[in-house]
Amino acid sequence: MKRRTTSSTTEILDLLKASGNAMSHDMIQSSLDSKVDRATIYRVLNRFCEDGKVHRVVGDDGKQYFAICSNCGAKKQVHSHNHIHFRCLQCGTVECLDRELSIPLPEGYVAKVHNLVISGFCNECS
Amino acid sequence: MKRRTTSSTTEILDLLKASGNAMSHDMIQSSLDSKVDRATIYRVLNRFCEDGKVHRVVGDDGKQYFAICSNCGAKKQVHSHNHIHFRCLQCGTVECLDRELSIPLPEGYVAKVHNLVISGFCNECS
DNA sequence: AATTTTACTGCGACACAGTTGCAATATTAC
DNA sequence: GTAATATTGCAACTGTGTCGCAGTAAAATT
Ligand SMILES: [Mn+2]
Ligand SMILES: [Mn+2]
Ligand SMILES: [Zn+2]
Ligand SMILES: [Zn+2]
Repeated sequence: MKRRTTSSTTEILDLLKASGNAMSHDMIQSSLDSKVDRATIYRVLNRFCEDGKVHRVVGDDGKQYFAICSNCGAKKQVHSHNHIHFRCLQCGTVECLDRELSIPLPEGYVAKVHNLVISGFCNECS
Repeated sequence: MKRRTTSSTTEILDLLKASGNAMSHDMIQSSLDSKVDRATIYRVLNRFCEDGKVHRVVGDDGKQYFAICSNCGAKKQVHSHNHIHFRCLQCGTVECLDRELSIPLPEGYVAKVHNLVISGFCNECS
């Protein structure tokens, strides 16, 4: 199933690149120039995740945030997202803190997905 | 507003103590002996969180998990939950890994809530 | 022990995030 | 240009969590 390039996919990907931060569905929808259906945005984002263009974080608000894969080793074989995210409770920004983190797990445990979010106040809002 | 002890509150608290793990609403509901209303369970859990008896983690599945505060310094003045949680993708168990974690944030950032979850396979399921 | 106070419960309705089925549309291959 | 099919829009749906309100029951007061 080969992927196709559409105005929606390019717009959303460009938006995420330009933002640099992790964006939720509603942030994306309201930032888009053209009207794109809710379901389409979700489907596009899920495809980007499958393709390793974008990674997903779930915040402590229960919402999904999507960010471009830049320092995640998207180019390398190992594509891991063991980095912390910071969500500002004031301005709502969600940033990828590209600080390497290796968390040792107990014997026999295998890590598949890292979902690391710290919420608080960013330097703009503190 | 003083709290009252009811069969629901004692049952839910005992269940969480006995389990030792973090439990989601539906895990709790299905483990309870007596039938307790959905909304009541949520309200009891939220009260426990307010009172510092229990802490909440949001998984990468977007669901809330609740665990007894034991090694969180519930007794001390500083009651922080900067510890990692592990969610097994196979058996669904969510554990508090009581490994101390101090994550240095960039200058000017203030942490309020830590929501750290690693998903994968536990020692039973790997 | 009876009465009062009010915290808690159950029920229903609701809000919200995300998913899915299906017909219509648009991209890519030929 | 035509055919094949990936993508879209729309509507309906699911699941998690919240809220208002009337009824119930815990605890304080008498
Ligand atoms: Mn990230
Ligand atoms: Mn915990
Ligand atoms: Zn901020
Ligand atoms: Zn397991």
